Amino acid sequence: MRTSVLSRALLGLIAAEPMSGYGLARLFERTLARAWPARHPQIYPALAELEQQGLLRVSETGPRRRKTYAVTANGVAEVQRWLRDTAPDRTVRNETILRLFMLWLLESREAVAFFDDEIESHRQRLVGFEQTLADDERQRREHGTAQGGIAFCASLALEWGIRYEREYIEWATQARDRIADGAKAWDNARERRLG
Amino acid sequence: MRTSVLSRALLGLIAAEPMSGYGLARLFERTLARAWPARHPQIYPALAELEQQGLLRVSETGPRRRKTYAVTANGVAEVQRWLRDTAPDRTVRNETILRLFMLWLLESREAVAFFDDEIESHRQRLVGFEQTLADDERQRREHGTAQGGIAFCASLALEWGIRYEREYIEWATQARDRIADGAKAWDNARERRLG
DNA sequence: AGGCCCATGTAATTTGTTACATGATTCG
DNA sequence: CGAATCATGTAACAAATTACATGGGCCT
Repeated sequence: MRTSVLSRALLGLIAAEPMSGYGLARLFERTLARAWPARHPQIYPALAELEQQGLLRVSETGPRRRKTYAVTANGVAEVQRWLRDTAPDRTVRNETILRLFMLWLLESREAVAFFDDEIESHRQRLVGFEQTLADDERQRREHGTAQGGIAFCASLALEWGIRYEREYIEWATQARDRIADGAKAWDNARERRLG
Repeated sequence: MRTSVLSRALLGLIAAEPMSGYGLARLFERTLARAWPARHPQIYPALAELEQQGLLRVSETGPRRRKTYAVTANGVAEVQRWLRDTAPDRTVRNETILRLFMLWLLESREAVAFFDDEIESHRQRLVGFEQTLADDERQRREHGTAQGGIAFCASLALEWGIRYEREYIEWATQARDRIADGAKAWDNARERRLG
């Protein structure tokens, strides 16, 4: 029996709104991938198993043999149990920070370029997040909806994304400038080490 | 042939200082695990393969059949190529943020508890990072060493860790308070959805 | 002598990715 | 009618974790 993070997440997402595997795959690709990447070859088998376990059921079959899943009472109870009784794994894998430990192997100008790329890439991500926030706020104003539970949670996540990107850009900019300013010392240390 | 992130990282770390598999495993466990977790069953086979590829060589065999590895010229070139010619995968897996999307399934007091746990856990991590920073600074003052390339890179990573934890705690505290303040609205929205 | 940490490995399993495969429906 | 997108699946592979297994050397 699979009890993976992905399975619990699928359950929780479907609890908010019945959805097909394809819909979930799209949701992951568009908005959830930054927190937990998942693609269809992982999603479809997981859904099949959850159905077998009685945590999901097919609530509707649409046009292109589409299967819409809905949670069962057991399914809801299971996500709640997961959230309440298990602690999240707080390790975060960050390849960029890992690479940082090897950056001294490059020349100072290459190290500066490394940070320039980071800054540019994260700036773009930040712009996207801010756009999403603006869209959400506009929609809330137009429809005048008080923030329901799910939308509120999603907006907290978005807020974290924005804070994260801003902080990251600030840190990377300072790092870049420090390397650029101390380019000579950097290259000397490198020479000494690499010969 | 393996060309994984881990393999390149091992190469880069050994380039800084010849090390045994056990030493690397310890280094990952103690300091690198927050950016890229890796344990000995992954490390030992990777080292064996890197040696076979001529990117590492056994530079010394110590007491308990310990093998110390050193990089070869090809090994150094390979890490440099990796750093220069490939872009880092910038996806970060964060189970806590994923769970956030399901948090509306819990009662407001449970959601508050969720954030309390986060705050406590990250506060402890922050204390650890700040301690490390203080130790590093003390050592630098005592030994008067100008920051060499590797130490400088490590300090940038530590700085990021500290910024990250501070920002995270601030965000989580605000989120916690907002949920606590709007507990009634939260529980109402939840009732409506779950029935 | 016994316990602890150093040190290296393999096996089994789970998780995640890439590639392959196929068919239905909509839209222009 | 052809292209794009919707929609679901499997196979093969790579990466990562957990458990199993073993032995050496150090310290008391």
